[in-house]
Amino acid sequence: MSLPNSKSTIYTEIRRSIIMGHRKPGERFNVEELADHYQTSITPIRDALQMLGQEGLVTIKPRSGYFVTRITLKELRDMFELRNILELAAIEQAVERITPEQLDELCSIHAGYTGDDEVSYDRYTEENRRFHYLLAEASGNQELAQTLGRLLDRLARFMVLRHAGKTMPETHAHITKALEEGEITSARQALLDDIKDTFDSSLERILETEADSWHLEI
Amino acid sequence: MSLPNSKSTIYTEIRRSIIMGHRKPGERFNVEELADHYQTSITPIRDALQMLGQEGLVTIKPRSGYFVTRITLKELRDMFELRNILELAAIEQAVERITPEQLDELCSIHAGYTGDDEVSYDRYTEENRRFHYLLAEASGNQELAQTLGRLLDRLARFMVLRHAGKTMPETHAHITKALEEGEITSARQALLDDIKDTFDSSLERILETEADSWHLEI
DNA sequence: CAGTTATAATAGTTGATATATTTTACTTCG
DNA sequence: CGAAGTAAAATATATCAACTATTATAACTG
Repeated sequence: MSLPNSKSTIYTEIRRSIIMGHRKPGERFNVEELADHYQTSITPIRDALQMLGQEGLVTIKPRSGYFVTRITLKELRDMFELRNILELAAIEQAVERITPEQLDELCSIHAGYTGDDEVSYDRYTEENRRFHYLLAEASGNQELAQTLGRLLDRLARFMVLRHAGKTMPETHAHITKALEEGEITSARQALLDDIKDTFDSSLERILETEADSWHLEI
Repeated sequence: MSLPNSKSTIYTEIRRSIIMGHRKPGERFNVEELADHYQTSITPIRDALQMLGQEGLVTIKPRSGYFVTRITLKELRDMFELRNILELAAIEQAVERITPEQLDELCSIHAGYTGDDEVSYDRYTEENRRFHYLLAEASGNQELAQTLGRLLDRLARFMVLRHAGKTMPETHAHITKALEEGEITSARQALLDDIKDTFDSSLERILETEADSWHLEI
């Protein structure tokens, strides 16, 4: 490649691979291998990993290595609790400030949703992130939206929404409708339910298949 | 220096210089000068500035330069609004979960506070950050605390608390007392007032002395 | 005076070297 | 014979200084 800003390309791709769950927690990054793969030197790789480290997706052990960040159950709970706080605050302001264009956008996100087949998981994960991020943007507070966005990215790889995937478009439609009609109580409740479903779904899957790679001490 | 991890030393120092307001918004970083000052090559300097870029304290214009991030009035408002959201959520949980040790720590922060003389501003800024960060930690949610911590760091350089400085220790004592006695309504209100004071104080000072270096378009 | 080109300044990239950590093998003691 | 501690080799990251590409500035021309 050797393109200008190859760093940002690499950053985006590695980031995506973590978020999408294509790399397991604790997994080590082979810097040389990555440099080889991207046909570049180690500097852009280091830059990208440093950025991801700052973001919390990569854990850096100085002079030792770069690893996909592990999290504990406590951290997972805290992150979902923070999601509740941020999203509830967002929807409360969104109900007053959301524009017709934003409502349209929320509606059209799941337009072509087909079902819960294996191949659509990645797309589904992205659509879910997009919905909740747009919701936060509709609050009019860009700081709030970006903070939530970063949180969602750190959570994404743990959200394996096999079961929730079936009902999600309806749930989102419900939230959108309540928002459109200004029914804040209904919107709040639907949002809380949606987040709770995601948490349960994540936890279930994790305990079932990945317990060994997890720190469950708490 | 040439010490191992010189990067993190440099990162910490540059970060502090921005947070403390010793560098003005828009100011350019001279990478070569910094490398000379720290008796190192440009690599650790670049690493540190990249990290600060990711954090939002430094703005990177590729192939052009590194600058102290400017913010708009809208961004400042959004950040303070987000502060309200995070800190209210924190105090609501802290009132139920705070430990006696944490209460003691909150009390002792301003122990040796002497007045509003010039030299104590830096110390005051740090004590204020410390108080609000500990408040968030008392919620028991570490994610919440860290998110607030990052926000406070981005805000710190705009908080010139000349006037608020006089009344701040009392305000904080008031919040701590309400928290101790479980009076959530009183605690909430005192906290909101404290944040509002800080916002007003910041805005006043900014409009008075630094309007030209600010983007006021909104 | 505007648009264009040339020059200077600056960050990004590279590959080699230095340095810290981790692993492994060996030695010694229980 | 096994376990523990130590030393040395291997592995990977951090740092360095030179090189390259881009951007900004200044001079020049129509």
